[in-house]
Amino acid sequence: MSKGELTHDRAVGCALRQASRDGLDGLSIGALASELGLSKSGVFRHFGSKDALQLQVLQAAVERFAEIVIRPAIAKERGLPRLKALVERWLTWANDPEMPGGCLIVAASIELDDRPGPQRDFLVAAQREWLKTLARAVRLSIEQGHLRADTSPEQIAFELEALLLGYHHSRRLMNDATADARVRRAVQRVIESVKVVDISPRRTARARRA
Amino acid sequence: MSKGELTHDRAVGCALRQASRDGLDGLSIGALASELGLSKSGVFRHFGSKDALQLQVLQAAVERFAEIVIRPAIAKERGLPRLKALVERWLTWANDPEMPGGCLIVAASIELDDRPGPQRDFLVAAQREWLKTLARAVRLSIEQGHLRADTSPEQIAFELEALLLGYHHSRRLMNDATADARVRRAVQRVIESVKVVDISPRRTARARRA
DNA sequence: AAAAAGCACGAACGGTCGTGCTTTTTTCCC
DNA sequence: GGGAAAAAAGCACGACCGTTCGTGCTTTTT
Repeated sequence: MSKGELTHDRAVGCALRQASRDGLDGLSIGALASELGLSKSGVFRHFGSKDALQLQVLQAAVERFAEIVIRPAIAKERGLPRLKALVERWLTWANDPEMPGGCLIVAASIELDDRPGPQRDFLVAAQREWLKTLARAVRLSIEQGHLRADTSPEQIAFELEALLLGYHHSRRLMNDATADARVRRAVQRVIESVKVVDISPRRTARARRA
Repeated sequence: MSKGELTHDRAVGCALRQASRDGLDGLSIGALASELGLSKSGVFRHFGSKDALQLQVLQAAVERFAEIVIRPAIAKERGLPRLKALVERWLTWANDPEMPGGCLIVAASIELDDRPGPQRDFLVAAQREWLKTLARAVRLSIEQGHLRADTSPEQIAFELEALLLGYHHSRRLMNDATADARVRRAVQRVIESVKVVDISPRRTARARRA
């Protein structure tokens, strides 16, 4: 990897940290340069425009999200374990030290929600993908017999996503130490409410299917 | 009301609209002035500093929130009707034409979540008050016999707030037309899960207590 | 009618912003 | 090790930022 690419990546990482604190709009090439120990134009050259910088930072965040949240969860067995892992990984993601100002994707969602452009388009696409991933995990949980067949995967995905946003809000703004317990209990309740009804509690759903 | 106060209020209202789109940081005295048809210094004089402007805009938003969401809901009879009204009013609040860029409080929550200062302090206090209001409505629902006695008001408040955030996210960023139905169904499920168990469905909880 | 207060204006300040140039330094390959 | 290519620096630009100041005009108070 050439030195240019190396600096580039270092710049993106630094920008990600900065954007997590001050938002995508708060990103400033000057501040970024001084933190990198480079000149403003030196940094500028790597991106060509501020829009491009923002977009690349967003892309980096989404890639990191896939790596930290999705990949480890996908490794779990399909069904409830994977679904729960997705949630659990998201919670650790929200405390990623690489994003000291909180989840950039959440922040960008608010910033871009009424500002058209490529940044927004990319974010919406990524978010749609994430919701699909959640819904898919729910669907697989149904197929595995963990959840009731009349469950709406999209509805559950919506509710889980909402709880994650609530967690982020409660944890970051309100500094609520109980947020972790709260969100886990809430997720538990959501899942519980669509679990297969089991008349004889001794036999698990899996055992019954066997 | 003097001419000064009148202009002041007009400026705050305009700033609120602007901040709802571009965030508290996106507020610019220059842009505000040109939209008001005033000079920059003329607008500045009304606030004395940008910090003061931001704070006053936040206060205005919170006051409007109380007027649009809380007051009408409080008018409802205590118990489930009031609780549901709080949620329902919040949904209309999120579509308030006075805030075309979405709920300013939500936006500010993300912006200020890691930036200490009077703006953040005020926001946190207001948010705490709102959560208390929600929790209080749950507690009253318990006392009215609508909800189970072992229900945690704070937990339910957390979950409802999360769903409202999820609604905002889904509605604004994702442009999801089904968000309204989704959030209502989710709220319904949360409430249902803590409703008093009623063995004989013919007799309501209220009738049983009588 | 005179004095004071309130209100808004226009100009200008020092800064920072993003963005183009040209020039110098560094890196890499033959 | 020398020379092309890449990377960073240097410099300047126009625009906008929040803020200050001096100056009028208008309304209220004395």
